[in-house]
Amino acid sequence: MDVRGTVADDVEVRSVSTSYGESDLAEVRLVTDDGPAGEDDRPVEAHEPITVTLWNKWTESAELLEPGMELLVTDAEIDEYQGETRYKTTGDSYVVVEPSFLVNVTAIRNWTECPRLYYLNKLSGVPLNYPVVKGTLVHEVFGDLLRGRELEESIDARVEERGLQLGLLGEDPESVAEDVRQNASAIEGWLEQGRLTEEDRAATAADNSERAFSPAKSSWRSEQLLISETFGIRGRADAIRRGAPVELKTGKNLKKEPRFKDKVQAACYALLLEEHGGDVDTGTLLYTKNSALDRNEETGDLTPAKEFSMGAGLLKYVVRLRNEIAAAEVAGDVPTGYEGNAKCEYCFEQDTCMVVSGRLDQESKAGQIGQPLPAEEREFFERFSHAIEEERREVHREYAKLWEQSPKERADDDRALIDLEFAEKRPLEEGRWELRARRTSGANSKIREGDLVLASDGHPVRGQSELARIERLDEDEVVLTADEPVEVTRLDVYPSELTTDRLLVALHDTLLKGSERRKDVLFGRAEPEFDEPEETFIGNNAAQDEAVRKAVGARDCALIHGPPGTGKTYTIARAIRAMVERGERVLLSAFTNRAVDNALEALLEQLEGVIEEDRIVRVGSESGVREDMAPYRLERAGDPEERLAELENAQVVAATTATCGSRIMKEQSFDAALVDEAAQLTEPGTFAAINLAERFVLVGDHEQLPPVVRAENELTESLFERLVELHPEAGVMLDRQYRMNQRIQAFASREFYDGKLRPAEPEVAARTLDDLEGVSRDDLPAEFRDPVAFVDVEGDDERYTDSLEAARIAELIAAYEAAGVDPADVGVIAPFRAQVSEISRHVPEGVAVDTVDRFQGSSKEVIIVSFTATGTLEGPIFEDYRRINVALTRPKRALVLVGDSGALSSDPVYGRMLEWARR
DNA sequence: GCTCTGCTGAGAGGA
Repeated sequence: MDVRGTVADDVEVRSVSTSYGESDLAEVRLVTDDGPAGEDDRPVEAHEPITVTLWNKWTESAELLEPGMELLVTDAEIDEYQGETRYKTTGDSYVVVEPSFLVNVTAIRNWTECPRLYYLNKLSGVPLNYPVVKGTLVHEVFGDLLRGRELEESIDARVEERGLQLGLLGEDPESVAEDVRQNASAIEGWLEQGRLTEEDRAATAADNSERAFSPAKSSWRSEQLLISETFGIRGRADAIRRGAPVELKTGKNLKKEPRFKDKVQAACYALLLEEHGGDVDTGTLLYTKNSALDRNEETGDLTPAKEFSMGAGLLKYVVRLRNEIAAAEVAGDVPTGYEGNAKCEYCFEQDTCMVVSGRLDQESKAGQIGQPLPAEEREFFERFSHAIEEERREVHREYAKLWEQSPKERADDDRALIDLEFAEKRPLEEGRWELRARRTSGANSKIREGDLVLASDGHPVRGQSELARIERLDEDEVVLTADEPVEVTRLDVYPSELTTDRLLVALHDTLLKGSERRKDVLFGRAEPEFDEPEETFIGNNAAQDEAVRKAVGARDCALIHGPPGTGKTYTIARAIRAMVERGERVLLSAFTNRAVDNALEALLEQLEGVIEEDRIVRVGSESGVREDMAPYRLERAGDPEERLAELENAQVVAATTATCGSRIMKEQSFDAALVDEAAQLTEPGTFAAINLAERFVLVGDHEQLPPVVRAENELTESLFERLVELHPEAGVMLDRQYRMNQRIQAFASREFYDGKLRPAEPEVAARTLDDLEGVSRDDLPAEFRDPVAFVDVEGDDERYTDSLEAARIAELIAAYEAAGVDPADVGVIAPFRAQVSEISRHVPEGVAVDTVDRFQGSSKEVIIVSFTATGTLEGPIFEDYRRINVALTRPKRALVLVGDSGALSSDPVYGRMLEWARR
């Protein structure tokens, strides 16, 4: 039986004498959900701790335990000891520390070599280099071969796909193809001569009508993503042959035995396969740099392939390694290198290791070089790296939900589409598959076109599942592409650690590689300096002009505070134009693709006739970049020299901050980086962009919504907000707004901007619905003729919806329509998604209904706000006043607040809002 | 106890 629970007390390891001799044991007290299960399954009071004895080698994992950690013991046995029911490990047991923390196979592989290597890899990433790119190419070709693709065609296509990367590395496609061909022919030879058994051949022959190696009919399967909920491991196996893992290596190995870390890697996949019903005792490692000439004298093997047996001991060892990683991550420990028996003198990362240890004053087996960073910088690093790791934990919890939540819970959480009916699979030319499934309900989810998802035949972890890309998603059908033909009936959001990985690297780069001057400014040790440009950039708006002057004249940084409707996008575009005219190379960035494209759109207008269009480049994925910006998008595939030239020739590059952390962007440098919507970015997120430039300009509004983070910590404050406080003299506030009628603007200005926000022009101050064609306010009920109105609705006492408010809003929209307002000019904002869908059911098509968060950045002629609160205003959503600021500053000409006046007046800020609306 | 976007991604190898 499996025993699972939370560690209750400190754990001690001791030795006892048994009939087998001296043995180690650790007694672990665990709090389980359901208490001890007796032999007769009698119900026992919950939360009563039970005792599990971990024997022998498992005491190594026991040493890692701390109270509060989760522990799983598989195949435990009941152990009656002095009248108490206890549990103990058996010969078949595995002990898993924090099983919900999914450790990557590569992480385990690195950790075996040296725990510090694992840490450094995470901290500073792997820069673009040829051996790695070549290794990746060889793997891709291997996968293609297994899927039946022709060798030369595969090589050409795969090399072509990496055009930009190869360009950055200065490689030419022919010599790369030749390199890859050498390794690939070793694979091909092995597949054909040696190891394609009769069994494989039979399966393949029976499969003549389709392609060779189709996994449904043959014993091969390529690149399978595997997740183990028991062992807390995930990874992607290069190939599986008759149920056993095959790992491909691009390097050479003439020794008889595979390298230990490679064995460990294969053993990880064996564990993963075991959980999926396999029983694996051998693994194969393919060292593709070995040629047939290197035939092993002893074994007579064709040396590319080395088979080895995997005993239970190796598998358990791998689980113990994995436990070390999980425990270190949960405790927030930094590895020193002493944990393993690594030999620093052979290590490629020795220098990096010593520098990092020296700069961050970390204990390290390799030793330290250089001066430690100032204490405040080390403290900053620790706080933020900790916060990023907390964020990573949250991503891991998302993984755990794949098996902890029922399909229905997943669907209700918008994390899965569970109602699919498999329709069709179609082989694609490049060996992949196109899969189609019908949607049987209109359920919504956060899954969108272009996303990478887990496509499964029922369960994303326990069933057949495959990483697939959504090619098309409409109301009644979904089209996917995947490596294998899964009969898909369910799609799950695939949680990605990519953003957290990049945040950590950006933090590292800023502190360990950033210039001293930059850090002096970031830490308040120096004041930002400015040159005074002579010209006037914007004649009719003093604050905007000042903002451009600061941006252009900044030697370090400038901060532009842009409240709603103040033309910050225009200001950025104008500033970039001035920089471009001075011959500077500029990076334009923001957190979201939408914000990048909006800013780029305004910029294109400014740059018309200033530089050629091909000197403006948008870097990003095909699905991320808005359609009308696609012509500017940098294609990754193609001729290396051409792709490189396109990027290097670009004087303006636009990309999200996440993309700024990509290997391609990290090779680029700029004179200035302009970051829009900077108040919605975490500090390390902002670093990813500004690390690439000499100076930076942040544009945003910290009175609107803060960064979206999963864990509550320092990541919720933006660098923008911190610098505005630290260096007020580097900032300019745009104080003239071009959006709202004066009456609408009054409350937000007073409450959030010290009364400094004013209409830019009399026309703006006086705008009303009467200005719109065919609209007359006289046709509206009297109480809605004022630009701001309040409708008191008592509410239906539901928590996240309010049908009474929704019904009232439908009536209001009808009234506005009757007065001539186009539904497309009306927006409805509600705090909860549930209320958004409730309202959507009541209102006519064309009316935009959405949450506050999603409305940020846009505006409408008429905005109706549904507060969805009865009695009290409790709940975190209302606590952040920045949310009402966003909601109230979306309309241009009319604003209607709908809510329970009793609830609203229970909070001082909402109370003042009520007074203003009712005046 | 609610709001939310990024990202091909996991693993590529060097002695």
